[in-house]
Parts: sequence; C-alpha cells; structure tokens
Amino acid sequence: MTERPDTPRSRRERPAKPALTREGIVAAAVAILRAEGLQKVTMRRLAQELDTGPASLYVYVRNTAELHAAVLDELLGTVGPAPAEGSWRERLERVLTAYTAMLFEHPSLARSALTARPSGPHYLNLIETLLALLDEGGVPPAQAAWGVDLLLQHATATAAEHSAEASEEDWDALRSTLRSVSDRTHPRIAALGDALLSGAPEARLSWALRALIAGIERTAVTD
Amino acid sequence: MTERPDTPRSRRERPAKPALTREGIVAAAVAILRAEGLQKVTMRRLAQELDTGPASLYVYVRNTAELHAAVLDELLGTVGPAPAEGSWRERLERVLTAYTAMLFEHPSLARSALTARPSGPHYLNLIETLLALLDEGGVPPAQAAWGVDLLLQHATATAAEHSAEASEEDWDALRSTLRSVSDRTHPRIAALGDALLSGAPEARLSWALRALIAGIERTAVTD
DNA sequence: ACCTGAACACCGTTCAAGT
DNA sequence: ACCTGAACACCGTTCAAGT
Repeated sequence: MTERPDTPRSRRERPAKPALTREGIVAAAVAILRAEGLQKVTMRRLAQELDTGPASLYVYVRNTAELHAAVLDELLGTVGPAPAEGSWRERLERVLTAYTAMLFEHPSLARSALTARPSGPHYLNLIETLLALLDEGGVPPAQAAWGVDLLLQHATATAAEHSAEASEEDWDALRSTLRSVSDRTHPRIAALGDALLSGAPEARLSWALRALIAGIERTAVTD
Repeated sequence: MTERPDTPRSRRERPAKPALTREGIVAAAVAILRAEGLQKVTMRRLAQELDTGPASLYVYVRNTAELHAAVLDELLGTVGPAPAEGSWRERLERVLTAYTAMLFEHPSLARSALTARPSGPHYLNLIETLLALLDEGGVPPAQAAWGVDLLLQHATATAAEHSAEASEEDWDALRSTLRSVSDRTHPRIAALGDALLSGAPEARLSWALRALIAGIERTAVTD
C-alpha cells in the first residue's frame, strides 16, 4: 500500500476537472465554435474538451440541435442594444443588420437556427426590441407579430446562404449558367444578365430589409 | 477450365447491373428520397443501391451537396407550369405556393437548397416565370432581379423551418416560454401573447408572400 | 477513363453498469 | 442522480491499384 503516490498525471496536466454543468458545456461549445467552427462542435469533441465521455453530456443537453440553439442564444448576447438615434426605420434596419453581421461570422450556426430556433433570454430581448420599433412606427400589432418572424427569418436565411459549403466555385457555376442562357427560352434572364447576381451583400441586405419593412407596414392580416 | 459455369449469383439476383451515369445516380437518389427521406440519401447508401462502392460515385458527383442540389432540380420539374388565370399577383402567389408545397414534403431538401442552390434547367424555368410575372406587374427590372431572390429565399426558408428536426416539443417549449414572459421586462411580447405564433402555415405564407410582393414593388434599388 | 476495395478519420446516440 | 466505457450503426472522402 503506497501512501500518497506522485500526483497523478491528470492532476498535473489540467487544473482539477470541473464539475459538469449546462453552462459549462455551452461555454465550452462557444469556445470550440470560435476557434474551429460549428462543424467541430460535436458531442464527441466537446466531451473530449471537457475530459469526459460523450454519454455524459446527454444529462444536460437533449441532443446536438439543442446544443447549437443554446450556443446561438449565447452569441446573441454580443449583438448589443438597440441604437438610440435615427428614425424607427433606420434603427430597425440597424438592429437587424447587427444581428445578421453576427451570424455572418458563423453561417453554419445560422443554418441550424433556421430549424432549431433559440428560445433563450437573448432571443426574447431581440424580439421585444423589434416589436417596440414596429410599434413606434405605428404598425398594427397583428402585422408586427408576423412581421418580426419575417424579418428574423430573412436575416437568418441570408446568413445561412453564406455558409462555407456554398463555395466560390458553385457561385461561378451559377453565374456562367445564367450568362449562357438562351434568350429564346429564357428572355428575361438573358435580358437581366448580371443584374440577378449584382450588388454587394450589404446593399442587397439593406434593400431587402427596407422592402420587408415596407411590405409589413402595408399588408393587413385578414383572418 | 470450366466453360460456361452456372450463371453467377449476381446475374440471377438482379437484372444485369446497369452502367453508372449521372442521370442514373440522380434517379436512384430521388427514389431513396421518396422512400426514406434525405437523411438516407448518402453516398454509401446510394452506392449500395447501385451495387457499387461509394468511391465510384465521385466520378459523376463532386460531393454530397452537389448531389442534393441535383435531386432538388429534379423535383422542381414536378411543380407544374405557371397558372393562366387571375391577376399577376395571384398567379405569382400561386407559383410560389406550389414551389413551397413541394418543398414542404421534403423540408430537409429545402435546408440544403439554402446553401447549395440548384442551377439546373427546372430552376432556371422557375426564375424565368417569376421574372415574367413581375414584369407583367410593371415592377422595374432591377427590383425584379433582387425580388426573385427574396421570394425564393422566403419560400425555401419557410419550408426548411418545417424540417423534421424542429420537433413538436421544441415548439411547445417556445410557446410556453413566450407565454410565461414577464410584462415588466418584455411588455410587447406579453401583450401580443399567442399572436406571435398564431395562424395556419398557409395563412402565414400567403400573408408573407403578399407583403414581400408589396415591398418589392415599392422599394427602389438605388446604386 | 472509369471503377474499386480498403482505409482514414470521424459521427450521434443508447445502454448496462458503476458510484 | 449522475457519470461512464463500450458498443451499435453509421458517415464523407481519398488513394493506390486494377481494368
């Protein structure tokens, strides 16, 4: 019976294994996301990072989709408060642009947000902010309720489209397909030419948001 | 040297292995999609179906994303032609509703369409149809070009949201979160209550499409 | 050129068994 | 209740070797 053997390796190499908690798991997931992207935020990789087996995580997180949703709500906390200056339209556009910009840095997260919507505190704050701005603009509540969904969906989908999977080659392929179209079978596409794909992402987003807001304002909910 | 041995098993069990072609591969992928869903349309499963190894498919298809895009273009062929009756607005809404309805049956395909846009013949036809209807409505070409993108993105994202991954439980969770919100911290959410989540999918889609069209009509592209 | 077997480097999730 | 090792049932993609 050897008493007090050398401190075991595990004790030396890392600072005492912390107890598992949901917050700890989500924080570790955010760290991996920042360092290596969402495709590395897997149950196995995360377990490795937390010095445990993947099965242990299922005590705190139902599945991978729920984990990703929690990560998104966490990042939503970095978006910042509603701007104080400008018309309600300008402020609305700015809030949504900030939200989109955050997702642009993690397009794969945007992809998963489309199916597993976050329902955390930061997401609720964002919804409240958007509703307040639409209310300030005199948009009727029923339209505002559906409009918030439309605005957030557009922002999320736009970011998702810029996912790494959408490689530059694919874009070139679409570009050349559109350019080589016959004006007998597809006269309008031929006439528009590059206009279909023109514009910087910022300009297109800004235009789309203004179009959405204009449509939301003017379209009554009839039911 | 045995001449003409018994027909080998492989000859007996299936009708002569057909040569691999891109069309054959895509057709087999569509069959698997219909029977078992997109999550089973994998390189390995598809190879098994075609009685070969997964490596063989890479001669005809760059990767899984490209395969899924080809499958989507194939399904787009089932959407049917533009309706002949009604105002341009009504016809536009009907074309987009038909497109969305098709994707509703394969929401996971909608998910992948958001990142890997198809560029096949059926997709081009759809774009041409939408541009023609917007032109008929007198929408300026620059707005129409960007507007088509907005309309298709909305339809695709809406279908993607109804992905199987978005379980009923998650919806209930969001519903109860929204209902239990404090009216001190989130007065507008509290005031709206169930209005945020109200409405049948068809009613919401119809409203959204009308709002989008109204916005596209009225919002000039300034550059 | 086309096709293939085998390998590399991973996944999510479950379950029986331990503490 | 919480945690775990091990297993089950898969993935995409590459590459050297064959035809």
